[in-house]
Amino acid sequence: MKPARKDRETDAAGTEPRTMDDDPVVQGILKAISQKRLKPGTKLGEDALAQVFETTRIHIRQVLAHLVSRHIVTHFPNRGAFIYRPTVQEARDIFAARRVLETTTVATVIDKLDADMRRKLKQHISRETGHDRNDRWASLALTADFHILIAELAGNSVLLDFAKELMLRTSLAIATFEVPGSPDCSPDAHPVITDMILAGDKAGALAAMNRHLDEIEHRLHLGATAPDPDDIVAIFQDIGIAPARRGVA
Amino acid sequence: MKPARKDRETDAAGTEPRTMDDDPVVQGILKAISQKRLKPGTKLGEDALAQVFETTRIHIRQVLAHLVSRHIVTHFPNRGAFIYRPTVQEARDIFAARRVLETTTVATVIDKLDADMRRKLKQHISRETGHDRNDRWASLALTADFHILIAELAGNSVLLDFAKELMLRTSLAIATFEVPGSPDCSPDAHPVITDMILAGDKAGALAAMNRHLDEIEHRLHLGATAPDPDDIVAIFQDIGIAPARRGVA
DNA sequence: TTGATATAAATTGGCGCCAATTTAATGGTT
DNA sequence: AACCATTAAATTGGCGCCAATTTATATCAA
Repeated sequence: MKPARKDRETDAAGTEPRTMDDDPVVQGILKAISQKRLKPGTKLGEDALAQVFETTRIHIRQVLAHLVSRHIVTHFPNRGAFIYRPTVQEARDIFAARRVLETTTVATVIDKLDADMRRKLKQHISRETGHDRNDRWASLALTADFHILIAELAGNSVLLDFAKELMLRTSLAIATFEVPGSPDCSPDAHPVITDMILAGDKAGALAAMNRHLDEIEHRLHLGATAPDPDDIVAIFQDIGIAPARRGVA
Repeated sequence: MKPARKDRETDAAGTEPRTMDDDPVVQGILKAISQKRLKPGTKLGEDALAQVFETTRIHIRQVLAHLVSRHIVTHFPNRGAFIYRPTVQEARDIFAARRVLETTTVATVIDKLDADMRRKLKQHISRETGHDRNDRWASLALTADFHILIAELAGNSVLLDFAKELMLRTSLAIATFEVPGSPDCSPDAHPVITDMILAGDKAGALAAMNRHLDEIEHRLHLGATAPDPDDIVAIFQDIGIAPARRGVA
């Protein structure tokens, strides 16, 4: 009698499973989002992307479907895919979720801190402080990497995935609600948190991380006003110009 | 001059965005997984699914791609899609993540408890205790709904999404590592937690939730042994039958 | 000019076909 | 009888084509 293969995959004989996360097109789009080159509301045309990345339209289609599943892109039937624009409530939820996850990862890192983790933390901070300050795009990528690194060091693959998704969605929230021209976060927040982690000061590190997230969130326009960038009335109201009546110069 | 539409979607004129989560095929597969009718490792053939759900193969393909993005299904090139089988480490990470998220949601629910939330909690418990005990499949779906309900009541859409994903992945972890025939969790765990929530006993509720999750996790075979169901040697070793040498009856 | 209407262009959605690969079946060999 | 090579069947992967819908352009009336 034969071993009876049933409905299961064979014993690791075939090729490895394929994820969409290591796809160059996906990485390219995600990197562009985290660097705020791609802003919420931007249309992602299939032909355009296929031409830019030099692939087929079917490949682009799969990539967009994946990004829709990851809440990075919205899909309107017969109209196409657009970079997702979070709502005000969703932006608040994202930051609340980050507070939960990142305080946990920070605490975990402090608990199981070893020489290798110390080295990686110091190495990242040196890169973050020592890089070219004028290169705004590299700068944005590095600040996101700090939070990702902490999640990596915590050693929980599930929480790491969540952290990565939250960092992306934070980028979308910032790009949607930021007041134009303000920096994303103070330049010394990450070194402060890192020092407290390295010192084993758990309470201090947690407080610093919470303050850091509060600071980022409070820099945004999360009032009750509609955040639609196409709403020019709200835009000029923000600057202090009330809508004039008909016929008035 | 024209309003210059630029690269943004129009002002809510078109159709609503389309998510994959309300797709009947997706819901059907997820429900089958949470009820443990679909076990990890099962092959999801495209033609087979298309015939079962009476749709096209392209639709099934999109559904499978979505489930791959959600870590519910693995995709082997040229071989097809299979229900994902978590590793031992991943199962532990899932439970650790659940402890983080669910203690948070429980605490939040207690903080903002109102009459409507009390009613929904009581209603669920009455359904969970009063349903037909022999209907094992309805039972499994209800126990998952309890944790989802708490996440809903917490009011954070992001954490709710995470909770839903974790419940699915927990089902996969249980189906992969459970000792066959044991119940998923003790029948009075949810009423106990609910009572403490309704009483406003935050410390007690958190402790009870942690104990509940510990209980579920410790019911699993998360030792160092390889969990491959196709490894019949390990299976019989678990029962106490050592592999015989060649030629022995 | 402003607004609405009709026509044309562009984009997405979906179906069918066929190549590439894997899996099952067949037959021969030790 | 077990094992290996070969052949046949089945399944997935991908490309092209065309219908459906949306978006842009042109035309005309107020």
